Amino acid sequence: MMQESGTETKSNGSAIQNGSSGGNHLLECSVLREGRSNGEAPAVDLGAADLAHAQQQQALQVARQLLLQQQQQQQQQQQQQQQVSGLKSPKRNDKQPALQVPVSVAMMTPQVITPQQMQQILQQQVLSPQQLQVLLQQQQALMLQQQQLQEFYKKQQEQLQLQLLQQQHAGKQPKEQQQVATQQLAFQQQLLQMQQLQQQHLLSLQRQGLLTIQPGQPALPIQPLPQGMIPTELQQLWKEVTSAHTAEETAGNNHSSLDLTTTCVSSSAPSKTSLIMNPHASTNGQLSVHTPKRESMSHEDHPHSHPLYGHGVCKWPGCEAVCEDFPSFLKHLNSEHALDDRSTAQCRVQMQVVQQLELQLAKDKERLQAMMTHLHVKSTEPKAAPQPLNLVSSVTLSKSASEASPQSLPHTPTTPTAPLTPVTQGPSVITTTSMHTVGPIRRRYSDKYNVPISSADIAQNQEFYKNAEVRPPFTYASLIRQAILESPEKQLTLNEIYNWFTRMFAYFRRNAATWKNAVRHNLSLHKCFVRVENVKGAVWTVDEVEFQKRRPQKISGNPSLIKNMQSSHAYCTPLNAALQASMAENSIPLYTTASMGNPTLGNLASAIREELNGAMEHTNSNESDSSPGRSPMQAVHPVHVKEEPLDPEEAEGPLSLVTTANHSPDFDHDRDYEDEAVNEDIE
DNA sequence: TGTTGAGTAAACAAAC
DNA sequence: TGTTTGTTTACTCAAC
Repeated sequence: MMQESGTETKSNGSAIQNGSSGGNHLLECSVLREGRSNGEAPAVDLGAADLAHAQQQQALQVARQLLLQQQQQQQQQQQQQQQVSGLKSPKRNDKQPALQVPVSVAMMTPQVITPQQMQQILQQQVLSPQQLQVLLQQQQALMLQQQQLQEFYKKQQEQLQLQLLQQQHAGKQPKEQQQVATQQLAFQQQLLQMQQLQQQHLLSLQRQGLLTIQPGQPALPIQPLPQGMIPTELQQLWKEVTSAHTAEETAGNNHSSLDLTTTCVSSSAPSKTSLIMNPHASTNGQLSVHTPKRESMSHEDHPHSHPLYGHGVCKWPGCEAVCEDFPSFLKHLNSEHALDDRSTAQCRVQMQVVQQLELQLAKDKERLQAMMTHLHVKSTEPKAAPQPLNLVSSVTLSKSASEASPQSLPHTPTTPTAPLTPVTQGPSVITTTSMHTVGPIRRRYSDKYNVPISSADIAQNQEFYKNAEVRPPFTYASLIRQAILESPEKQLTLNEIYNWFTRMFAYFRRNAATWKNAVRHNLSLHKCFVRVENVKGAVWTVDEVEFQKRRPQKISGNPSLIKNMQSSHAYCTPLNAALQASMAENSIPLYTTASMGNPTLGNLASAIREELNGAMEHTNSNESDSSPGRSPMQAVHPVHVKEEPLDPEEAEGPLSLVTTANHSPDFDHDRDYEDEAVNEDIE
């Protein structure tokens, strides 16, 4: 038997993964998937609103992909027509040939959504007009920048060629040649910065699910925009910049935001530039932390401090001209960086950078505030006092009470009275530092019912439990059941269950004797786990009816939730609206996670919902025991009511296997329902 | 305070 | 013989 189970373990090990990875055909959230692909926790903290936004953006992404496909088809048709008519040129040159745009510029051609496409998407009502307007503005700003940069580069190229011609004819002093070369180098650097900015913007779009850049995907055509800037606009911009400069000169230490970024951008190293332009880049592990503190300090210390001058070098983006003293720098500034197209474009870029930085700063400030609020509340909470930071609560896969219904008590992350991760009880707190030293940890399921968490937490949980040795806040029975239900055939050997535990939870990679014993103990103890002998040996299945019959824990801590759940169930509607909303809200982020390659959480979600249903059944049974054998699943899914015997005794014993088999499509139905919930939410 | 669910530990037997 | 699997019992803890 052991040998058989051993071989079975290997085969089923892959089967599990296959089954878990191929179960969901959902919209791919490139945003989160990208964060996952790097194996790091996403830095973007998505709240419920963000997720809703991301879901809408998913829809936008789909719509855009459709448009892209249409465009590609149209292009192919055009190519075919050209081939037929003999008009086909040797190479299609979609780029502007007159510009002779180098690769760097060509690369930064924004693969953006054109206003027309935006309008089409808007007509399809997949995105709110406000969101589209914001997006449109972003796109236009990007395209404007790109256009200006291209034009600027073109000018510079012409100038360079002119100068080279003059040099060839008349001969030039090496100094001027050097200056021209330096200027060109500065341009290239500026272009690099611009390119990185645009890439960062594209990346952010990708993260938002608004843009998918597929290999070989042709860039969308750029809509022609007004060339250059309006003179008044230029003057205004120049006023802004110069006023800032004069203010700096007079005030000395007065740092503006421009100052900060200027110091950063002044570096010619593209990596540094990309750092400041890409606040999310750290999540991809691309960049290291670089702070402009040193340069800012020098700026403060210098008697003739100027944000554009430091260490005898002009810090105008891409310049780095050596100025021996401050007057010569001022001279250089007035001569080389006067009001022209180039300076204006650079200022535009800088403004963009500043805006992004400020946005990021505001976001981080908000996050910090929430963290501090959360920690402060926790430190003042009596029950939490002896415990360190509650890692479990913040990542608990819970049936979010507040998400269960809009009638529930609202929880505002930044509200001191309602922290993001309210601590319900001390012993449930497990930290990576404490869990190895503390003894047996007793928890109650009620943890899961009154811990409101954000959907983003759920999305992060799987990776969290995989990597952090934190005990999952679920009973062994729930986990075993989950392991079994995740298997393609809804049955697992004991060894496979072990493997699932160790694979899914880092916590179970140690103290194997303890938890394995507990697993075996639970398998034997609970009637919901049915041992079935087959040709392979003994496998374990789940008797859903028995599982639902388990007496659930009462819900504690949130009377409104209980009330809501009771009322929602009391209506006896198969798909109660509140429950439906709850499930939809729970399932959507989970499936977002599943689309990232973690379908397990989707199943976990279903399991959790079922436990929630069990709780509901319990609360309802307190009111009326009219249908003791009717599982909440049956209440939720009308199909179940028709097909399943109401008498639980009929489902016990050997028949339970059949029951389990009948249940498995129901879980699929459950998933389908979640898909519907996704679609509904998107709509 | 009693009940109950859950976790842990341990003993034991059977199968491999 | 050692390991794995499965069952059972006892105990503790926490929530109700």
